[in-house]
Amino acid sequence: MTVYDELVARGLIAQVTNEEEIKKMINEGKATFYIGFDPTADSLHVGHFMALCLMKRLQMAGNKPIALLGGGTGMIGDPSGRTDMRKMLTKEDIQHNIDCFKKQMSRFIDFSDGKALMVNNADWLLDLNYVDVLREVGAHFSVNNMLRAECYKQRMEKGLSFLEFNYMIMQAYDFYKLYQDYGCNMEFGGDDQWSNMLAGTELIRRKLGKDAHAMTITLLLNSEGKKMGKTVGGAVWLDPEKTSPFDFYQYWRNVSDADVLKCLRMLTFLPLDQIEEMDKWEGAQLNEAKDILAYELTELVHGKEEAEKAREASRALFAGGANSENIPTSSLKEEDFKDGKVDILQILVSSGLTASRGEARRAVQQGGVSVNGEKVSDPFTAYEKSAFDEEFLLKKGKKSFCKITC
RNA sequence: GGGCGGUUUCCCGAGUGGCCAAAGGGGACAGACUGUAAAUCUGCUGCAAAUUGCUUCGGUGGUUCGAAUCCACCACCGCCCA
Repeated sequence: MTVYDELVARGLIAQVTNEEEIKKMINEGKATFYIGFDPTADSLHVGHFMALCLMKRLQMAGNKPIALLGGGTGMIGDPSGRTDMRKMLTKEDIQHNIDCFKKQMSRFIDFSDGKALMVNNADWLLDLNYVDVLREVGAHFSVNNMLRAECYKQRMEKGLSFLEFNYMIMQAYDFYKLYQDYGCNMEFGGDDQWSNMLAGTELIRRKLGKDAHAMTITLLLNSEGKKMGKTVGGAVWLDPEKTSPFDFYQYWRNVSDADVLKCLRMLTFLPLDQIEEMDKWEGAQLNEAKDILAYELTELVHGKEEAEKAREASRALFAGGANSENIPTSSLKEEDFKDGKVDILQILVSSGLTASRGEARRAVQQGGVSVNGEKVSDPFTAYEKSAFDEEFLLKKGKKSFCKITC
């Protein structure tokens, strides 16, 4: 099976400019392609992970990836598909985020010996002269067309600043620049980037009379149409400090039935025929597929050892396994104790299982809290320090666990 | 630059002087049912030393016994006119 066919079979391809051309190029390993990553946070997330996986697949097929860090575009902020303006980042934040991105990326992509490149568009965008850009680039854009672009649609109601309006032009300029300097003939990105990417191919055609291509990756949506990789608290991060391997594993272990197969296809490197086998599974057996999904992804992102630990911990908690050593742990501080005792509400707050004592009280009153398997129903329950010499496994609700030590 | 309208709790949105920690919906959380799924039903949803106190309705001042509600100024946003 060719790379392109595999990408199609996995459902990874959303839109392409010219299917025949692109198919040929990437199957023959002749593409030099780039994907842009704006440094909007200090860690990559699942969306980036998909892009990195795509880079890896294409790199394995002999194509040359360029990872573009948006040190310049990050100064503007992409309005695509957003209802509000992004928070403006300081230059320091952007630099910090870029450093974090670099570190994480090099774990997925082999940048040695020029097999892949990493560049930063700050290197060319920040020195541009306004009037020159207007004459050389601006002249090729029609505001009428830009305003019709899908990516601005939501913003036409709530307002779009001129700053953000220029994002598309900056991204188009990136492609143009990479085409000239590195022979980059293709751009990949999330499907929400389509308008911006087309702007790039247009610019190259108009300025140079050459064809360049663009292809978007399907956005990973769940069966309810929401972006996957998001939790209430924000994104599911790849940085273990921000999303622990256990939480990462649990996120994927908990996807709904309707989404498991899609995730397996789009996110893992498991052979397609193995995934098709799992597609026949039904009902409770799908739990097995979820376990495989969670394990595979945790291994890809955090390594085999962490994946094993996360799986161990999950089995200990949910399937009554014996080995409880890898369960998330939190230790109490001296100030949590009053008169040598600590009450159940304080433990819940201190361990981060609840946000406030009020929330903790509610959880207890509603029968959602237990210690070592025994339900705690009195919110005034308090414990001596010695209670933590033995194992103290706190559970809130069905899925939140924490081992408490002193 | 001028005119009009707006900014409410996680989100949407009601509230136009006391009965407002603030309707309703969504989401989140907890319970039942289950397969660590979905759907459904129930409870719950500012903080705390909790029949009370404290903080909150864009910001700052003011009027008032009392302000999310009235006034002044400021900030931000939308629409229309230039």
